Amino acid sequence: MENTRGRKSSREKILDAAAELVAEIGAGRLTLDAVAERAGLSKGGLLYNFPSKDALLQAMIQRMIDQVTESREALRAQMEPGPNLEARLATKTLLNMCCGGKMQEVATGLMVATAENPRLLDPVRTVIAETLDRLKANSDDLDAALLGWLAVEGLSNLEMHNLSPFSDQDRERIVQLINRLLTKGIAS
Amino acid sequence: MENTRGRKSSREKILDAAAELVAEIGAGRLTLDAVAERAGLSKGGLLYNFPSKDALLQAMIQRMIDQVTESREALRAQMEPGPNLEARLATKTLLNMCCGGKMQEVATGLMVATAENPRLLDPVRTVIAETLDRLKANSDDLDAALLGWLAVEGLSNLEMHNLSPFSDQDRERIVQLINRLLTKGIAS
DNA sequence: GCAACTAAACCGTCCAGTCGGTATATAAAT
DNA sequence: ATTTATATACCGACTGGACGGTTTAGTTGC
Repeated sequence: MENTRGRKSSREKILDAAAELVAEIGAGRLTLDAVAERAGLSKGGLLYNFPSKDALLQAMIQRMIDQVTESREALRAQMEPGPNLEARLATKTLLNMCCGGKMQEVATGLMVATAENPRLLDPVRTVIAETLDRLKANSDDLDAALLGWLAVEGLSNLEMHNLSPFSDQDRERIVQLINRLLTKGIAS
Repeated sequence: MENTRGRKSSREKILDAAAELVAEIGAGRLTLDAVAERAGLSKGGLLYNFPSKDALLQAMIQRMIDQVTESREALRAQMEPGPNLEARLATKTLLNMCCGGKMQEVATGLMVATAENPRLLDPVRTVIAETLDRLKANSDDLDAALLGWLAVEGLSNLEMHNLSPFSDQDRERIVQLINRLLTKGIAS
């Protein structure tokens, strides 16, 4: 059991290191040596935990997905009731990630996967499809829900590639806009 | 001048080849040898046209920007007057790119740049900032314009990474939604 | 005669993955 | 109690191939 605990801790350290490095040096420059050094172990140790680079990237993606899911379910409890709850929850989750400090892990996995092996995005595709299903099943105003969701996707994509032209003020305004859209809908 | 014509044609072939390859094998796997072979010339010929890989990537980005700009200005003439013209134009331009066949060139440049040298995204940053400025300056209903623009950004990002869960039908609906948003605004 | 290449060898570097070895712990055998 | 065995977790030198870029010598078409 101590083994398991030890292994887990190393795995986490490695995933943290990888995410940090992607943010710092770019997705295409991620090397196993760099990850190992940052994580405080040798390359051999790294490859002991993840038998290939691909396995490491896969784990990065999976952790990202898990974090988003966890975060969503944690937020679900705190949501005040009202229309388009699922959509409001989805936007809040993404906003929490991308405007809080956690954006790193959300973005970096995607970027590495896109760079090295687009197939790694398959699980992400599934999650997104599930999100759409949930929205379709649970929205009072699907039009507003779709637009709101897409807008948050757009915003977080801009942020994660550092392409966002928005000031904190702009962003705050946009968040309020989306909430207004989700609660009041599009003018008929 | 014939030189220029010849060079231009080769340059175009090379840029096309690079864009195709990125779409096929992933942004991080783009090699000069592969581009040269696909473009139908030698590596020497490729490096004669673009003295370094970085120069090639830069040109990919620039061509992408030029295509978006051209497309926008071409569409501008055909727009029917009405509120939020600039925002409707922006969305129509992006939709034309991402739902038509031209999405490839729009996306691939971004992906390679993100993978290999994030600095190459600088000009893209500028374009996006300019777009926001144009929206702010020319929108009757800035709220709707911002939301619509972000939604199209979100949609096109999903499409360009092949993450989109939308059917053609869904997409059609979303486009109409955005247009309704831009013409009628958010319910107060 | 020059621009725009071709063809192919070559160099230096980077990097994923391999492999033999080590340290520690726990268990089994004597 | 001591040796032996086994498994876990890790080290780090090394290999082999890929890749960006250079060079050189020759070719083609205007």
